[in-house]
Amino acid sequence: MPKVSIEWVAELKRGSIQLCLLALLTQGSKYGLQIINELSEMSGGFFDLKEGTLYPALRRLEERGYLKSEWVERESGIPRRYYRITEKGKAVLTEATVVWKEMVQSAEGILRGVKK
Amino acid sequence: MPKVSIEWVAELKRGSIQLCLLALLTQGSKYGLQIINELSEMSGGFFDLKEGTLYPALRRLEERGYLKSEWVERESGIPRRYYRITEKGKAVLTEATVVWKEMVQSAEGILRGVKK
DNA sequence: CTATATACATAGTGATGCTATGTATTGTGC
DNA sequence: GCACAATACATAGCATCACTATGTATATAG
Repeated sequence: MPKVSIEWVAELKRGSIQLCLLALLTQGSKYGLQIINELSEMSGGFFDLKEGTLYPALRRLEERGYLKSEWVERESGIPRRYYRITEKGKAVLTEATVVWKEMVQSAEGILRGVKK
Repeated sequence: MPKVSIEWVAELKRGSIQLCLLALLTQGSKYGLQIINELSEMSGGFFDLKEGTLYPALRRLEERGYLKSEWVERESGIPRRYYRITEKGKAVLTEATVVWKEMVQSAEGILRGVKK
């Protein structure tokens, strides 16, 4: 059994990460490293985002008006930037979820036809 | 109900297309436009590849040794280039399918937690 | 002989996940 | 107190890949 290792794992995640970020933030406002940890936990380590992936993604989502962020000072510790989803973000999440399910169904239909 | 339209549909498909191409070609060797038509049919129009998407994708898969292609002359009509999956391609398909399912499960777990 | 369909091909663009690195503050062990 | 790690956010640069647009060639229909 040859070990092959696909090169395009990163490509498989593309787009889904934005979907997961919006979905996670419907649970309440969260800050960067918290998002990384919770996504990793909830996915059994599959979505293990690096800061270089997360922060640009959050920026994009905020630029599009899907998120709002604000700095929160603390008694002790470095200030944190909290992100929360907007109404527009919720609408887009609903829409994107539909498209995502279409994609999954389509791909599963094709994978079902695989001949060994 | 505001109409929003997500921008990143193309990103959602990324990676999945390569998976679907390999999966489809386990059914036998096929040529370009045939692949486009069959994928579109099997996915209810979701995977509606343009030539500019398909041919580079096939090239990449062939460069990596997952496909082999050959020209087939015909009695009448333009010659066609047929693609078939290699043993290496089948191994990668198996591996990629596992990763793909991990991704779907992970994302679904996160989507399940969505609060309206 | 023009128009349309078939068939493959590539150049260029844009989106985005990843690696690597940077900055600043806070907390901890000695 | 001082070095070192941990926390927290940030950005530059790269590679991948789906899409648009366009091009080439052959075949078929009227």
